[in-house]
Amino acid sequence: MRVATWNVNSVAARVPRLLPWLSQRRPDVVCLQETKLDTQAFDALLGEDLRALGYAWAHHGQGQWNGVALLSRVGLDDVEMAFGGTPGYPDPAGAPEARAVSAVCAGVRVYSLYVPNGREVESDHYEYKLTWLAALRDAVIAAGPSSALVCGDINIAPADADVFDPAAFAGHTHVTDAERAALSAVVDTGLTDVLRQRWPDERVFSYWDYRAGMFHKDLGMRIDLILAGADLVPRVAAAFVDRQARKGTKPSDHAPVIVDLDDAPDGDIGPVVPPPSNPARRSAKVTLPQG
DNA sequence: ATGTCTGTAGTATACAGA
Repeated sequence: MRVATWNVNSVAARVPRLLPWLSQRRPDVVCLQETKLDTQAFDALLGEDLRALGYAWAHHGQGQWNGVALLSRVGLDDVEMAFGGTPGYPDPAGAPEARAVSAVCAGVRVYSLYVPNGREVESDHYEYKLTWLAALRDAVIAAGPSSALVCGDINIAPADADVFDPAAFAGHTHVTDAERAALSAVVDTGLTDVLRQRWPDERVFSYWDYRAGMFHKDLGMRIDLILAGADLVPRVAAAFVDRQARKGTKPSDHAPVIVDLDDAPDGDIGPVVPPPSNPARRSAKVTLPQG
């Protein structure tokens, strides 16, 4: 099962990149962020193409800003928009913004998340970001982390290695101790940052600012994550950032993150048994030609 | 270089958000 997460920075603007990418990469489950469409507009724009590609989908839309979607062609059950306790903004007690959708796909509880940006340290929006992450942690615990796949634009670089120049980010959002602690609280429910596990010492970014040739110079950040529960980690067969999608004409400023999971060991195929040894072969002696 | 993209409003260009 191939799972991808991609902040498309407007699905309407990204259709010419999104549809070919779906056909080429053929992900089974796709988490999209910043769709910037309401529900009806998303269905009108993409419904026919998504059906043709075999996807069911759930879109938590909002129109102008935000918006998250989950596409799946391996089942889409028990869809949840937002999660219990999601704070609103600017009123924490108000309606949640469209920043979370989740569903069960092939036995995996998949979350497509767009964590609040935070804007400026100590701002109302920054406090909102921290509160939002605390609510996410509680929701992940309640749903059960072991078979969860928490995906999306997390808007936090987990470590200094996840930004091109830690000094350049000093005092800014995305790297503060409080944000990293809030993310750790989510991870510490029992999740693994799959990309960092696969590439422990590599330069791996998922976002590059549009300005100043940042992508060309590979001056980016790793803020788009796939966090896997303990049951899923042993199934990870591949994990990478699809940098090709950041190249070319009219890209998003984020690249997709892709993880391939081996099939669940559900017993349908039976246990893997080593082939019987072949005594004849094992005892065969090599006879060199004489002379 | 506060350097580029999105969206909106609304018709040319400015503003906000990222």
